[in-house]
Amino acid sequence: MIEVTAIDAVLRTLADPTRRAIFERVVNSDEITVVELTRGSGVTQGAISQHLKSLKQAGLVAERPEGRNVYYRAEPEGLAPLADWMSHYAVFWRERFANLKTLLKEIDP
Amino acid sequence: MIEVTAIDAVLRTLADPTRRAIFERVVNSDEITVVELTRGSGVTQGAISQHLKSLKQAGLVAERPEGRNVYYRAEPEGLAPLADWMSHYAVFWRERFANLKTLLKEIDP
DNA sequence: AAGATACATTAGTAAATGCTAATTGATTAG
DNA sequence: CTAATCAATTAGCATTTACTAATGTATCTT
Repeated sequence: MIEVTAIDAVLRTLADPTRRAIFERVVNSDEITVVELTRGSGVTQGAISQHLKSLKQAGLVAERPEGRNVYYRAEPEGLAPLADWMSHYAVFWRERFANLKTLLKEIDP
Repeated sequence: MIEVTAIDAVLRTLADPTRRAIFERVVNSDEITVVELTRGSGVTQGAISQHLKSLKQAGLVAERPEGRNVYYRAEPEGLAPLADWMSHYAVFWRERFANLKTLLKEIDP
């Protein structure tokens, strides 16, 4: 049995461009179904479902079945491992300090 | 010819655990050679060189040849695409606001 | 000069990955 | 009830990936 850490799962999941695009569409929607995600994605419905499974396992999305539709939404905590990992490189953020400051002001003025 | 964006290169490069471990060792060193990185890595020297090539192409490390040694160091700007990408998900950071605040205080007290 | 050391590169391979096409299970519509 | 729709799953595939072993190319040592 191979141990897979959270940061590992998140990075591996976001590394694929198609899957990342799906995640971004989910983020930009309040909720979105598989058919909607399939439309204009360039891949088949089956592929979309496979990617959603990966995203779900990585904790990046959650689902809400309703009738024959399944609504997907982004899961905020999913990005936490990535945020934590990046925080170890605080020194790298120094140069982007202004951006961060602006960001924080937007969040909590 | 396939267009590969910066965020794509960074995520793909960091997704592999072995390569990420190498990057972390480079970050935690001021400068480090290939033999040192090979030692205790569990893979051959050739594999290390291959991973370093990927990291270099992603802009995550830089090299300084000196004699027959090549010293590698972390490249701060390399993580910028990832930071920028994450900043689009500002709302996700809300819950981690305290951590961020602490981080910023450390950077600029 | 000859051997040793550091690193990069190459060819070959086993495994993982992302995809399609087809099938299945479930719910809704006519 | 039957047909259609939504989504998940499966098998098969072509491609990519990470690795080793071997070789190549400098540079240093003696």
